[in-house]
Amino acid sequence: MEDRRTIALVDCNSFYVSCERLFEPKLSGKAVVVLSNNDGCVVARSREAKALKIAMGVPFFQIKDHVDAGRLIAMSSNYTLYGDMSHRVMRTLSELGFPQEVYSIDECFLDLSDAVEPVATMAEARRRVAHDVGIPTSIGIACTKTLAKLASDLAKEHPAGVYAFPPPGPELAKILRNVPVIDVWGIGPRIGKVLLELGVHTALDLARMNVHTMRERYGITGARVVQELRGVRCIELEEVQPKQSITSSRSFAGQVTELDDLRAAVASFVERACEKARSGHRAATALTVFIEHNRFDPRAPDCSGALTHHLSVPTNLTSELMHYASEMVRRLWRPGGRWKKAGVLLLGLVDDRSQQTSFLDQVDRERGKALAAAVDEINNKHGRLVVRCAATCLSKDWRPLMERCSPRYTTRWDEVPKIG
DNA sequence: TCTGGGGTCCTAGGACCC
DNA sequence: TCTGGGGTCCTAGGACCC
Repeated sequence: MEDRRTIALVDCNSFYVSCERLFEPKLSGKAVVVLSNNDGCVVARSREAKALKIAMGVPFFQIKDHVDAGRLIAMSSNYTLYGDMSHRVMRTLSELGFPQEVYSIDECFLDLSDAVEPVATMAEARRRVAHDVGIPTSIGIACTKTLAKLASDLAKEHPAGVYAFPPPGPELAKILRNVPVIDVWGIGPRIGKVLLELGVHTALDLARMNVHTMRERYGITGARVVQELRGVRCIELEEVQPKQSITSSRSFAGQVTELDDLRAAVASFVERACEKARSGHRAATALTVFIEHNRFDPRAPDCSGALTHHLSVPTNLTSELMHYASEMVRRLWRPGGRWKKAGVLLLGLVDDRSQQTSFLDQVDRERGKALAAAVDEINNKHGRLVVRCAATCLSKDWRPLMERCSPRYTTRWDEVPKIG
């Protein structure tokens, strides 16, 4: 009754470090970490660095001794490079012709249900990525995404780099008995702690938990994890989902206290976020601005805050959003505040069919005015007007009209009350 | 004094992921 | 002294409507 699928998870090994190694071969075989922005904390570790017991996310100053002693090499990050390399890996994998879900910068799922020999196919995929792009990978194969993810962890210990779980049954149970529950995809530190207290120590214990209990305690997500571990597919492969939100934020090197400094920072975030939105042909229907105090300093004054502004018309124009963001910062700011981080979120993203929006905005004001005049004329003649809300009508002068139409940039006929 | 039930939408916050 | 920057999904509760 169950239709069995075969899912693979392809995971790039120590991805950022592997990227750096491509351009600095002398880093091979060495303990290497890549640091976050401002060289704040560790975001990637080579196998050798993991052997030094360097945890993910530790602040740099805590591992500085290793670096000073020559045991460890720390690199600043280069996200443009990683993005580019990721693109190449994903493209190489897509050429195999299987449905693909790019899950993160260094991972993707492949639906191998139609593959005749999944393990051999993935061995070839792995060889190809290594040869064409130069990035080492680990590939896990199983019948659900959650199991495939676990299998890819185990694949790292296999010399072949590809590891397939047996179908659900005693043999799989034996393997899951050796996997700590905290290593299961979807079980974070919070839920993991509670599970341990309940005596649920391994992935097998979790798979044997009562689904209804999990549903009650941890909601639908908890129940899904249990089912997936049993081999019941609950999480589907999702091919290219358009983004639903875009964030741009940074921690400040020092503390920011002045309104103008805060404003300048937020302005740059708005600019970046808008660029991202435009390049993905997305437009926001809401804008959130947040500022945060130093959460690591218990004595720091709590001056964190966030405001959300809803837009009547979706936009990805820097100038427009900057206007709102600036006002929001002014409202969030208060004297005596010491801020450590700030950012903006573009929310409620919709498809931006008006790729010429910014063009129109800059050079087509005149045409907008002419259109508005034409509308006036028709209004005067007919009393009310039927307007085609096409993307070409998006000049600022048409905004009041657009507000009465569909909230999205859809092309449709709509009734609009008399303007002016 | 009695005081429905079902639906939607929105928001804030929590938990998780890489 | 120094502690990242993105994302997603789910839930609960309030407002509002009929």
